Amino acid sequence: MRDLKEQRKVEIIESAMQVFGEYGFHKGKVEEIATNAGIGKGTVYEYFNSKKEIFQEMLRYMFESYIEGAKESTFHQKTVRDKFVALLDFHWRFVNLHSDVIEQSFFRFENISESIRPHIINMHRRIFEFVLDMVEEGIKNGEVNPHIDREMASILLLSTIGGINIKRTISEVDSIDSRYIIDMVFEGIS
Amino acid sequence: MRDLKEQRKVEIIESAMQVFGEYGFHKGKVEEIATNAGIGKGTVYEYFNSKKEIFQEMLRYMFESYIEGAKESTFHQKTVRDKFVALLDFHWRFVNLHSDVIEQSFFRFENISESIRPHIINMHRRIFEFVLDMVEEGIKNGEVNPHIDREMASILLLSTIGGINIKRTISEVDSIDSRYIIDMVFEGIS
Amino acid sequence: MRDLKEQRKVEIIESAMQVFGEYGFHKGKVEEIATNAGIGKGTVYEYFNSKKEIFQEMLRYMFESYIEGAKESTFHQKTVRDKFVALLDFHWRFVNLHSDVIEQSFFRFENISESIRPHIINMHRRIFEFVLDMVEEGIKNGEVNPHIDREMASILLLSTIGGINIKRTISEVDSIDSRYIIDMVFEGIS
Amino acid sequence: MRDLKEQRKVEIIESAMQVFGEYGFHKGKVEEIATNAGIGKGTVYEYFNSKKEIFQEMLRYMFESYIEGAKESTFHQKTVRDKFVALLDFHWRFVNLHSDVIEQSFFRFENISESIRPHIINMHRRIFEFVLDMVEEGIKNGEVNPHIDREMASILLLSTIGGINIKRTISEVDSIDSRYIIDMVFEGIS
DNA sequence: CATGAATGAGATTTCATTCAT
DNA sequence: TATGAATGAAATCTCATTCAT
Repeated sequence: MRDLKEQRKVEIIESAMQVFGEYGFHKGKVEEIATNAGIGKGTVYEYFNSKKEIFQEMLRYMFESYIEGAKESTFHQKTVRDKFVALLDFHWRFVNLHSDVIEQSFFRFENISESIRPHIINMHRRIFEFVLDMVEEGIKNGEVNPHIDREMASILLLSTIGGINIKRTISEVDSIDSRYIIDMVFEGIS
Repeated sequence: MRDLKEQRKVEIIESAMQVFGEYGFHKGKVEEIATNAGIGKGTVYEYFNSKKEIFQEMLRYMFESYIEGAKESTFHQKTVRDKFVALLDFHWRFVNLHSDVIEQSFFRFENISESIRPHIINMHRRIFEFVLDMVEEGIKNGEVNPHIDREMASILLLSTIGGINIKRTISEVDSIDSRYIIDMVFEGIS
Repeated sequence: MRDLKEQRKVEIIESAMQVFGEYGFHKGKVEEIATNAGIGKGTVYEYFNSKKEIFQEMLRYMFESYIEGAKESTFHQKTVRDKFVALLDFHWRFVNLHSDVIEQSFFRFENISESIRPHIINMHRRIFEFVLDMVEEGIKNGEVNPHIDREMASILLLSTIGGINIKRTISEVDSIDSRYIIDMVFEGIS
Repeated sequence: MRDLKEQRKVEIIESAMQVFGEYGFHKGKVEEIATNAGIGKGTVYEYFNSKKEIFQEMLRYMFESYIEGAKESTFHQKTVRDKFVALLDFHWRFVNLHSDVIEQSFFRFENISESIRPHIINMHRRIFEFVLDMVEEGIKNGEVNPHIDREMASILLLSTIGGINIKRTISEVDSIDSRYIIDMVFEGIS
């Protein structure tokens, strides 16, 4: 029973990903989310209290699967540098898979409502900490310069991840050379 | 007369920056833009044909002033590295000044309407080319490794700029050490 | 269900007949149509896509019932002359019943929208053909002069129908002598 | 001075005929009437108190020229039958010349406002009386059957005039055989 | 006299949410 | 539990009219 409810919620969230992905939060209609999930409009409200809540939970759902995927993709790599390359590759795949929703909402703070912001910030922070951990591992490893400001370095690496979006925007490409980018960050461009 | 009309348009745009900044495109009301500009609702429509058009022109206005400010801030710097530091500083100041609007719309592609996207992409491209030019200058200078992929390097630098937002999100700070960041990019973190 | 929806549409159309009848298309408000039908404003839009569509369907509805009534009223008459008298009588009754809407829109081409015109023209044509058929029957019958131009005669008879409106305008009367008019048309006024 | 004012009013009215002709009363904009007349929007209000008044005066203006033209066209004809033929011809020309405005407003009672109705009715009545006079002349002449109800006959003849519009609607023609129609009315169709 | 910038009442339409079935 | 018909607040945009210049 509990599981049935949970299962149904996931179905709605996955439908919401498509709808919000295509139209964004404001233009994505609850009715379409329902139809798209194969249920009636009213039924959606048996599982969520409002459109905003659907959106919020959808975001949480995606973040969880992002964090999970990120951890998984880096887990098997030996060096920290390899881990970052793997992270970038994963990010690239994730972004391509969910490009629409992401473009609409995942990595930004649309003022959909003040109440959603803290959640997003919190999740961003978790990703940041994940990167920070890797940097610290690199310092212990000797892969990363120990004199460097760990937070600053993490931000630089996170930026790199964001840079992928720039790449996608500026030139329509279908793959990235993650290793090249990470190498630049490690060796410097000078 | 031409000037008066132009002046009034700017007033409305500046009011729009505040309103869209606070509420975003969808929740920002035309009536409030008007009131906020000290004029009547109908008057706004004497200068712009639609809410979308106000938004579009506001974006253009901001981008122009961004590009202009970016050029100005880098102009007097001797080395390319200094230019980038200056650019980061400028970006930081700009973002702080207009943080609201930017968060709402400046650096992202809300699906406000398909028709606005190309404009934004185009402006992003202009910024990219501005950075690319600096990278090339750095290569000629000897400041940047000539064997490096110029486009990749530019993206990395642009990413860095974007990274400032991460910094702002993760920890509430009121200044950044631009030089430190740029040094990291140039020297590498390893 | 299908029937319920259909029934509700008819209710709205009948409400629209009253509202458009009283105020015409432009001044007739959707909200009033709704209130007048005992439903909410939004509900109307569950059944029709726009005010224009309500109007269009209302016209179609009236035309159909007009044509139907016209056929019915003439059906039992033996001679063509009697048929025309019956048609005039029916027309008079119909016009009195729906005088407001008719005056507003039924027999004219207000430039409500170019898209409605062809519909109206088409329906006028159907009425014309109905009259034309009767004229031809009269020719076969010997009631109508076989040397006469059938189309012209039909137009003259149709005109007569329109003439009823003149009668209503010029002098406030509550009945017409259809037979007298038709006799005039058949025998001539000289 | 008086004349100048009068002259200017006529200019505005003629501009209004074009604008209302193209768009109808509700969609015809005062600003366009002004521009079309080569003057400023505000200036229109120096000559007319409201849009409605412009429309009203435009109607009066057209009716006057209609009545005048009708009288003129029939004046030189000897027989009453010829007079009617001439009247029909004139009507056809007038309608073709001003078809747009007429279709929009001249021969109907759009409920633009209750206050305009009586004017239109009154003008219709004048036309009716003009026809009635001709019928009486015909009776004196011996051209029209003296036993006939004069009012009824007038209405029939007026109807005929209206019938021209039917002709225009049903088949796109660019001339009418007025004599044929009038002959039908005089001789009967049986 | 002439103007046109400014105004705001008012109308259409959308869509999240409710609730009777 | 599931539904979808009904709702009405709320937002955009139009345009006749005013009035300071």
